[in-house]
Amino acid sequence: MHLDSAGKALTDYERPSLAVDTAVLTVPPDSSTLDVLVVRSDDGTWRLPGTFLHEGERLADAVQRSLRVKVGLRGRDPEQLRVFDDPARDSRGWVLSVAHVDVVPWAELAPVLERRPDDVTHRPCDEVRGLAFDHDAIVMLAAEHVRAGYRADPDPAGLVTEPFTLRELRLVHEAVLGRLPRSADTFRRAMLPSLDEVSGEVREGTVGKPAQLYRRRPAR
Amino acid sequence: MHLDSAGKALTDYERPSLAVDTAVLTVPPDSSTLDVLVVRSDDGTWRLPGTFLHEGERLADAVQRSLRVKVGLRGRDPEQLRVFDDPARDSRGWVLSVAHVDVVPWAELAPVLERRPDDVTHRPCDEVRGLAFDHDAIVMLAAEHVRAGYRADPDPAGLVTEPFTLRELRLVHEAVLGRLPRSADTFRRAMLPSLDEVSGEVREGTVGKPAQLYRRRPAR
DNA sequence: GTAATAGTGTCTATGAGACACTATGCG
DNA sequence: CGCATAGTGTCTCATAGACACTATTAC
Repeated sequence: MHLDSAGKALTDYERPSLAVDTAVLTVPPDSSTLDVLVVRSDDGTWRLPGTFLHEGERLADAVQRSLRVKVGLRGRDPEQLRVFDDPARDSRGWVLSVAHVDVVPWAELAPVLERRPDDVTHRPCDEVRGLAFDHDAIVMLAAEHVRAGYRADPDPAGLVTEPFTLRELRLVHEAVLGRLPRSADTFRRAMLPSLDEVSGEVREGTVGKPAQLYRRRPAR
Repeated sequence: MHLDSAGKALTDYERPSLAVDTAVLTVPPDSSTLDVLVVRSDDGTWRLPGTFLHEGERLADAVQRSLRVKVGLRGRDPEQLRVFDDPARDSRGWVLSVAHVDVVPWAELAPVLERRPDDVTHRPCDEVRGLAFDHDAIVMLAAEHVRAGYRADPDPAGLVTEPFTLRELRLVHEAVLGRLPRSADTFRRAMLPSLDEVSGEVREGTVGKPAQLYRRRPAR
């Protein structure tokens, strides 16, 4: 067993519990908002899905496990935000939490919400208040993280199902960023360089001229 | 004592040890490089200064303590980078590390290096290899984090002592970012909007026309 | 036809970046 | 004086953003 400079082993020191909590973000149809998934906890308060890290487990795996067990959802690409370390943040004891964000298309989230309407729901990120622990702060961090991504790239999180029209992409941008100031043609020209045209053009059956379909340009 | 849905208390679960490791970055005089502080560990290998989180302690405080004890340095403004969570990253046991970065002006670092030349030194970020654990990766993350800051702002970390001339600021930028492509006058015009002129102009005793002195513009 | 959306041509304002020139110190 | 650095005037080019117009569908 390894001993440190004070002659103590690792396990001689008090260790914290380590949790992961995840803000699962999505854009519901016709909502024009960026929403976050919340679950009802045992004591009735609302919170983000989370769990304690198990021995030998990776953080990303703990996130996936918490989403599977608590929500019945498969996460897309959970990303770390930061560690919340206030020693008093959890009244049950010394618990640190690694906050994560994961963006999931509505189509993957809808079945989950239908299955457990009483203890799993979603609320606009900008309106959530009173979540358990410091989860309000995690939601704000998560929303800003995702918004920064959408300011830089067409659809970094894959919210829009390919292939998509520029209108569909723009509506998602408006929902994520909250009313885009740019007009439709400016938006088009800003996005085009990072999109690939799909030869079979149409999105038929809609009002107006059929729109060209695009995919995200893979490399750069 | 609080019991969870499985009827277990917090302390019934295995907990990891939680460490903090900090990449202290600086720009040595006349070096034109962004350097990182490394310390020699008990087994002779080089590593970043770090420590285990003590009970009830904040991460930022643990960082400050590690810098004080291991280096004899007072940190400036340690920032979290991310958690390194490979279960096998530390052969001594299950240890997660919250990587931090802190930028310290050379003037504050020099006395420390003189005092312990054998077990504390500094190396260019882009040349470090073979540090203990995953510390090479932390250094890369830290350098990129600081560089992003200097691409956006004149001197976010306060590396240059106020008041300073535009030349002094530009030399620091070149060191941090590694040879700036922009010419001196383009650099001037990019920086001026976020600087405040100091009425007493000079930087005398130097070659050439005396330069105007500036400070960072406080708010925005 | 009209309504509604898709897409393009073009103008303008802004800013980055470079060059050339002037200004002012030291030795 | 010459050299080195500080600072400015101005030109060019690329880009964002808006407007006006054309194109193509549903009804």
